[in-house]
Amino acid sequence: MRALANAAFELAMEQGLDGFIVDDVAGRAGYSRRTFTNYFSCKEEAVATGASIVNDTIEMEQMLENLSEDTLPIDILFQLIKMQLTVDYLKRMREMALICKKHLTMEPYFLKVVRQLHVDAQETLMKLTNGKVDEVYIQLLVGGVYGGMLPVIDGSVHIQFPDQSSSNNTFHQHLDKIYEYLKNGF
Amino acid sequence: MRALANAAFELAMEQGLDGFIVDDVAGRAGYSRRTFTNYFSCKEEAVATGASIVNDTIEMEQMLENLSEDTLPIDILFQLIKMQLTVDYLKRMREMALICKKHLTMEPYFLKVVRQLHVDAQETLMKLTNGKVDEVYIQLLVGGVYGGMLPVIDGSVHIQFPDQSSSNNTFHQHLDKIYEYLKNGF
DNA sequence: ACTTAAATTTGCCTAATGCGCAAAATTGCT
DNA sequence: AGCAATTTTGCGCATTAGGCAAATTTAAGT
Repeated sequence: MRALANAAFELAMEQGLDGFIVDDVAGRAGYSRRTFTNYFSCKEEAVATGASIVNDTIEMEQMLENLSEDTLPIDILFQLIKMQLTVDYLKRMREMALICKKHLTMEPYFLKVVRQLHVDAQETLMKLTNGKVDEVYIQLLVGGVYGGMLPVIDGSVHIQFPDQSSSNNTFHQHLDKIYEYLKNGF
Repeated sequence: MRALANAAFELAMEQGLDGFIVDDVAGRAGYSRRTFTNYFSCKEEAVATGASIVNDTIEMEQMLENLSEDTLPIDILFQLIKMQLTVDYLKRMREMALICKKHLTMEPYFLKVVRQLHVDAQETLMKLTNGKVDEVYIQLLVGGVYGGMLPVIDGSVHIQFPDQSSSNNTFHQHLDKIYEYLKNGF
């Protein structure tokens, strides 16, 4: 299934959404068309899935070790975000955003992927705070962060990606700005 | 086109997504199937569109009149929200959320409609503040509010809808809660 | 009212899609 | 190896997406 999604994403980047059909995806991944439809309802869904990465929950557990008892939810969240939205991930999202601009049918599936990020972060944060924090609080917090990240993800806010060597990167500056506003109120 | 969307939404409520085909939608709306595909890429998109309501920008102008110079963006936004998310609108969204639970293929199109609300509010707020406010600020603010509203919209948070007679309604209480958090920080 | 240009709708056609069903292949377990 | 559970596949068919050109409707000018 991962193979199918990857194949779809690659084909979309190489040929554009109209440049291939489901058979091509299945073929490249080494499966039959029927298997493709077992997992995806359309090309678009497969492409979007291919652009996203599954974050295993192991990272979450790694994080737990570094947490002191009184770390604020907002700080936990921002640590999470930084683990989740790696440079690689953002680049993939950008690729997808590009495809979206050309093919309107992609947009809903793009949104679905971003939404999944959102939901994952929310659930993880719930677990990490262990039910001690109001659920609405968490919903709002995560909603705010992802609402602010969306323009970054889809490229409508231009962000210089950090590479390992450069010390000043605007991506983290943007994150800091989000942090400030959410922390101190509007 | 509105007629097609409405027909699709009604059919989805009456028969469920699997209970009809595109021809039925076109037929009920009095158009041909070919015309349907001129406007929608699939049933789902039509249904989602039918569930949403176009807000003309007249309301925005109405609002402008009531605004004093120094009204805070967050207060403008909450007035906007209250105009946009009427009880009727929320009920339609709930209907759609219900359909979503049964038919996973609807979800991306549901998200698209909600996203549109989000974008509309953002653009309106930009106009109303007339470029005097940082764009990131607005993105975050609107993102926070809609992130917090999403669980309400899709019904995962149970909310008693206000009717005209009841004075205490939990929907507005929820809005107030969102307001507090965003205003005062996390 | 009449004419003409622009926009919308439609029919026709064909490649592509979605999915139920049952058979075949693969995997996992003992 | 033997057997159960899961995954993959082929077949078939109703449905769908969209290019193209004709037909119809709408809007505008005179």
